[in-house]
Amino acid sequence: MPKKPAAVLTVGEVARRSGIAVSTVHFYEARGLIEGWRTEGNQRRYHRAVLRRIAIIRIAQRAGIPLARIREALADLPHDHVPNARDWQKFTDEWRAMLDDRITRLLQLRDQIASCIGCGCLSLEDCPLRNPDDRLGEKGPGPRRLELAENHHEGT
Amino acid sequence: MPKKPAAVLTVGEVARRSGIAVSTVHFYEARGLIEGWRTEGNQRRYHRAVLRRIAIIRIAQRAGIPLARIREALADLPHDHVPNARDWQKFTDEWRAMLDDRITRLLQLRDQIASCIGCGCLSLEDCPLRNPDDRLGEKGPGPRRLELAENHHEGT
DNA sequence: TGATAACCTCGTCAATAGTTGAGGTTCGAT
DNA sequence: ATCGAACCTCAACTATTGACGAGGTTATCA
Repeated sequence: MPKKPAAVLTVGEVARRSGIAVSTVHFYEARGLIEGWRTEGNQRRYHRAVLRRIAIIRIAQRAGIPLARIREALADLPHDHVPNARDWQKFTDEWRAMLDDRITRLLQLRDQIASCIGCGCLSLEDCPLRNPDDRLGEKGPGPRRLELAENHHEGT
Repeated sequence: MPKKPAAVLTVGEVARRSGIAVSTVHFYEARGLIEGWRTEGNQRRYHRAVLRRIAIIRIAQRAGIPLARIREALADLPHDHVPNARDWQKFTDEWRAMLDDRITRLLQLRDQIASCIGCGCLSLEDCPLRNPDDRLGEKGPGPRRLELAENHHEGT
């Protein structure tokens, strides 16, 4: 193969090698998920480490994590070089915690539904699944308290 | 209590009792998630069974399931009366399958990440997490194959 | 030195899940 | 009968996550 894998990538190369569209590369950069520099002629250039970042981003998205939060998590990973073991460790720790959290909540949901089948919860009057919202509802109009329980991220 | 729980509800009552905004009730109706009838004067009326539907909708959303799919699942539940045991059973079976599916995929993801920490996958050349996308990317541009693996719902 | 492939910005569009507001109608209580 | 609360429709706007095209510039190959 004449083409040696370049350490510096153009947008097009990033797109091709990461499997995302060029527009998406732009988009991710605009959102601060990835970062590179520009040539004299204003064209984007990226360190190959960006490929890993993008891989991580896609993984995270598969888990349903919004870009904004992915960005926060990625803040620990360097843009300009392939992460070393420590970078990576720190990152994955947080990451796994996020996933665990999601999984836990999903499991709860599933098990609660299961118990609802068994408990004849058709009356729905004291169903553990329904109540969190209903209590709120009964209490009056008030501001919409969306159950975004997942937004409980304070700094580390 | 002077107010007996009405069997027929106005939008406002639905909103108050279910904890969602009136505009959201409208929205759900427009999307076919709930259903009612109109008075002479064109105002919405709902059977109280709608409260259960809405409760279910919110539960499903907590699990990250898009409204379109919730609607499909809810198609098995009657709009006009509180579901009986059979309705409910049928529904929850499908439901649980969906949740299980999501949980499974999330677990896979988590475990793969864990294994990546251990396996020194920093080289990232054969990381099981990265490859699905990368293989695609390497093969050429082609149409964007978004990994919405969750869209694999054919009819029952 | 061109040609043309790849790149640039910026604006628009799509789908999801709603919220808000304008302008007008109906309901229910007095 | 009248008043105000609740309701109606419709359009526009929010945010997220991008895709896509127009019009113009840069890089690279021969």
